[in-house]
Amino acid sequence: MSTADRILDVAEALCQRRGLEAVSFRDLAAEVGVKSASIHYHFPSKSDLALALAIRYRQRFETVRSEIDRKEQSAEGRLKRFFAILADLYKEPNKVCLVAILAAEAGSISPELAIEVRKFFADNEQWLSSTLTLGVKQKTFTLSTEADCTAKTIFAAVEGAILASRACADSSRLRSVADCVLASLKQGKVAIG
Amino acid sequence: MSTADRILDVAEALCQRRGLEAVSFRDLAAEVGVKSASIHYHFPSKSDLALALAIRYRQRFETVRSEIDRKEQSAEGRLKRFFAILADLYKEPNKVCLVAILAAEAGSISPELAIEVRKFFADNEQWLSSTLTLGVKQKTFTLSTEADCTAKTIFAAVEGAILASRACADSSRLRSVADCVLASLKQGKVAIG
DNA sequence: GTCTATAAGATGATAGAC
DNA sequence: GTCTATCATCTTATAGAC
Repeated sequence: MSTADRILDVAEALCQRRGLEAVSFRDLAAEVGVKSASIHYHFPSKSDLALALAIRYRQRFETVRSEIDRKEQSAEGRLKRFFAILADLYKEPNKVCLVAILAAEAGSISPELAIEVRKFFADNEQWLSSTLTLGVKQKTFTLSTEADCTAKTIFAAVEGAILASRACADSSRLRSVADCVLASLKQGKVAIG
Repeated sequence: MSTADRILDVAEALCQRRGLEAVSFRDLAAEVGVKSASIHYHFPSKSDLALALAIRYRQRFETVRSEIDRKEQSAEGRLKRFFAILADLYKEPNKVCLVAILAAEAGSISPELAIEVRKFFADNEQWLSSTLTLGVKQKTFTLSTEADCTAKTIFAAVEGAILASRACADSSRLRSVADCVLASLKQGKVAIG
């Protein structure tokens, strides 16, 4: 494993725990086991580091969504799996979605980073929208508003729940959202089995 | 208007725009029109300032909710008004809910501040839960999960939407959430008029 | 690639005059 | 209450040896 990767791993963990602004090159270097000059060798400025962090995070979610689509054909199964993966990722209420952190600090980040954050939201919402539409086609979901609108709402609820989960030290929140959303999408349906 | 109040006003605006960590006593003092030593006179440490900010913000929301309950008797009307006030408060996609910011930086805030953040979530969620229950009683809402669970989901969606609103420079997100939530709560209902 | 050393500036905070 | 002056510390970042 390369030093650059180890730096990104530690930086991601620190950022998710404390926020980007609270991560210093000194702390980061100490935890990686190198000197801060070495961090600068791999990531010249803090903006470079933050951007690399955001890109990697977004791509990881892209992979997760692709895997879900490959393994699961039903829209309901896909949504359930998405929620389950997120719940597992944030089960320890000590860290928060990296992009939620960046979005909160969006007033003081670089333009390139802001684009990356925006893309993260757009990608996830588009996938959710497609999945909802598929669910309607498969006659398992009933939407109360158009798919795009519902998708935005669901993803907002997910991000908000991850944030609240740590703030309230209550790891059940993501499951609450998952339960509520799924029940709402299936409202009016009668169980077959 | 006292200096302390002016400091809080400016600090709140700066914090909502840039994040708490990115607000310095120097910038704050400059914008208020005093020297940083004066800020320290009113708020000895940065923790004191942050705590005062959070308490004031929470109390303001308390007042808003009380006003809504006083003016409006129907649960649906109350919920609509709540969403409308929030949408108006965050219509300029330049600022974010103060508590969302604090929640994102929760890994590096004082214990007292963390309690305040937690209380903000709890208060709003409890009010939402009561309002949902009232709506069921008034036969205007149908819940797909129990009131507490739905309330947590709705508030998570609200906080997430405010965050996404700025990150995506898309002020329609809070309205999306409001539309989707209200439609979902009234699903299966037939309009009377 | 990693280190030592250091620059140049910002930060929270305090002492003491007015 | 507000100021000037100052402190110790931390910050990002760079130059140059190994």
